[in-house]
Amino acid sequence: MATARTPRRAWVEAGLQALGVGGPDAVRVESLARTLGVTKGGFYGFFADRAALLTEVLDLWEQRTIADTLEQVECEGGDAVTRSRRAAELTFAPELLPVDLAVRDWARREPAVAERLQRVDDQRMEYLRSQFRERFPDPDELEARCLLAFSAAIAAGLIAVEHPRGSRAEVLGRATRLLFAGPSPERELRSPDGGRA
Amino acid sequence: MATARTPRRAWVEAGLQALGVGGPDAVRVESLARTLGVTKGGFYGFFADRAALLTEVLDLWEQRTIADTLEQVECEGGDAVTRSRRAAELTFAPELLPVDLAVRDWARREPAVAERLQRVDDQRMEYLRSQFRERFPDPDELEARCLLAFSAAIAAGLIAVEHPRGSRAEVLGRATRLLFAGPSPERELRSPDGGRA
DNA sequence: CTCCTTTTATTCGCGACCGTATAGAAGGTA
DNA sequence: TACCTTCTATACGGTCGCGAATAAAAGGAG
Repeated sequence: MATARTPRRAWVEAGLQALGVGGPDAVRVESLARTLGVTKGGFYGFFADRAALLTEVLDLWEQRTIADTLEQVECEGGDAVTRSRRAAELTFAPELLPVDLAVRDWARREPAVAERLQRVDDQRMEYLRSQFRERFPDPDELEARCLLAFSAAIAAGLIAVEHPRGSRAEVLGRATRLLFAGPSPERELRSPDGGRA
Repeated sequence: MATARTPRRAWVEAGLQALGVGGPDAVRVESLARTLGVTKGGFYGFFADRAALLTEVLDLWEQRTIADTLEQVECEGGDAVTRSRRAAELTFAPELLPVDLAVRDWARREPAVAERLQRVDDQRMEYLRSQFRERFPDPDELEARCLLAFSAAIAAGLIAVEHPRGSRAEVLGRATRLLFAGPSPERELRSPDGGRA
């Protein structure tokens, strides 16, 4: 049996990459083949068609963004704040954030994608709620604060504004303190990536 | 001189519409022609190429989302809170919000679009700051609150979560009260150390 | 009505991409 | 070595969109 020179996994990985860079329209079979240094010959041995690849790309994203992240976080341990902070770091890592945004835009036109995104977002929000339920016992207030935090994490990569004082990371730090300030001072929800000017 | 049956403006309007529905990739000359009920014959009399159309579509969006909105708001008058509310209503109206999100996604890959977006966002944020500068004199706190509000407005259309209690609108209402607690501030959002410097 | 400009329909060549088919090369296994 | 499975290159027909060229049609100006 000959070893897989360009295994199924390689196509899915490349697809995920392309999705983050250029959105679903950039996930082209021939384009991925060029990236992988081969022609599309072998692709149709693994996948029925391009749609099947996109489905598996979303599968990989869903697994990586939820299961892998939570497993990693639980494995590392720490208190509630540390864990939620680490979870945010992982799910919005520079390599995964573009994919997240692409999926989010994609979900606006594809109901099947929207359904997946809702599954993912529901789990993320529930994790966030669970972290701050003790600190904010009123469920309405908890929900509002968590939604604001989630919104800020997502919109951070989408908003392009100059801040009169300090960097984006500093403003986000103050915003997080505003949202989750409690008896014990805490750190930022989202790691300063410094990606935006 | 014959009257324009499918005037230049019609192409740009249709392009803006298509941009909101399907992103920049959906702004196709032949597709717009079908929408307008004509063939693409006349298009190249108005525009050098598809890129020229996209530029003008962005021009229209920029003008409509900033100049037209602010003019309308100032015309209607009202106090600061009323005006900022109205401004948000107008800029994120159901017809303009999809365009906004599409532009935001587009800006991630096209530097020229990113530059425009920054111009627009800067003006929106500055308007928001101006509305709440009196209420929150500390510029750092003001910036954090405005960024959170802006993020929530944008991310609202991108986040797909089930809220355990109440609708999205209700949660957003509570979030807004949390951020800009006004006349009925029984649970005002506090800075970590009260007044803070 | 006749001229003249604008808009329109039609057609063409070009390139990108999809999905299929087929033959050949690579690399283990007997 | 011969064999066989897996991957690969190549070619094909099909669709879609761009951008250019051409000629017909529409409607105001003289």
